[in-house]
Amino acid sequence: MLAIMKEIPDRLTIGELSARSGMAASALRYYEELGLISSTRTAGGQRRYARATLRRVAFVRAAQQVGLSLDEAREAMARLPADRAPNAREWSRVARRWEARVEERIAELQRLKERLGGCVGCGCLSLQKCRLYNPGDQVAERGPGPRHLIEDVPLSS
Amino acid sequence: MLAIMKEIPDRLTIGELSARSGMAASALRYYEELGLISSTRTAGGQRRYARATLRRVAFVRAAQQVGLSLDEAREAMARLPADRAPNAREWSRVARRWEARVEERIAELQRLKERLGGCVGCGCLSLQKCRLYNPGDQVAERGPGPRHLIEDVPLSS
DNA sequence: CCTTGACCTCAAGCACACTTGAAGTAGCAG
DNA sequence: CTGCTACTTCAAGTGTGCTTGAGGTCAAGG
Repeated sequence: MLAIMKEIPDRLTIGELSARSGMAASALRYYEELGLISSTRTAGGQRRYARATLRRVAFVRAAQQVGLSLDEAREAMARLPADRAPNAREWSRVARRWEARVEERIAELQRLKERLGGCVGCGCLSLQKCRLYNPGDQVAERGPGPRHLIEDVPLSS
Repeated sequence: MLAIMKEIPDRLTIGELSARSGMAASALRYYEELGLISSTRTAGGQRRYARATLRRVAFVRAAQQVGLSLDEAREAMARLPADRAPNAREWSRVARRWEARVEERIAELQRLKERLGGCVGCGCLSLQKCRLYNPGDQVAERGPGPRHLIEDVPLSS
């Protein structure tokens, strides 16, 4: 189990990287074109990726989940070594920026969740009167309904 | 303050809706084309929106944040009345589906956050040995670094 | 009434993130 | 050495979510 693992080769073909990362080969070529990942070439011109590339691809996927563009992901990764795993110092520099972003996004969603569930959750079914979600009572609309759950964010800045 | 509020008219022009929703007028026309919102027309053919449309636009924005496409947003809103605020029953039906989605997304991000902060946060700087993030010790790569923070999700399904 | 700014339609364009297709080459198993 | 699959490049196409521009009309203040 230790000796004969001809899987996990040192340099991955694009097909192997694709299989292991879950990204289409075309997407990986695209990423390389954008400078998100890099490869060496064989004598015949085929790409070979360092295994660390797997981590970079995963990083990109994660970045996209947080709402970063590929360009922003590239910027973030510029601080990480391309060909080896990052050390603690390198990693924490990058991770800290990320955490802020992730937390921001989590907070955003939690606010949304509150607005969604609030009135229904608070059990007040005569929704017009709910001070919690009708602050200042400045709702001028007829008809029942949890007006302030989703509505009219001023955006006055 | 109650009498002379000629703001908050009953039917909004596209410009007013744009200003109050923060969406460009072109985007609102696009939404209307897709059936996300609707309008009546003046004799001259200009759009006039019910104020409830403001809520629908906000709903769309929120939906996008959660990762829904405009098409999915339209589907979700199909269960809400187009021209008035939803009542509690109508609202809770829709909100419940949403909450699941939002929570799912929050959970996703929190998992990501843990993977990001984990090793750095746990204070273990000789990262090779960290059992927490190096489970089973099956890492075959040279060099230091928090390998399992971001790497090689098998995706074997 | 007249001007002016907000509105109208329709077609085209754009940015992002890829995918697809054509035509050809590399590399490995037998 | 053959044959087959995985690879190569380059150009063009796709889907989503809009924006822009041309050419024209509406509606409200002066």
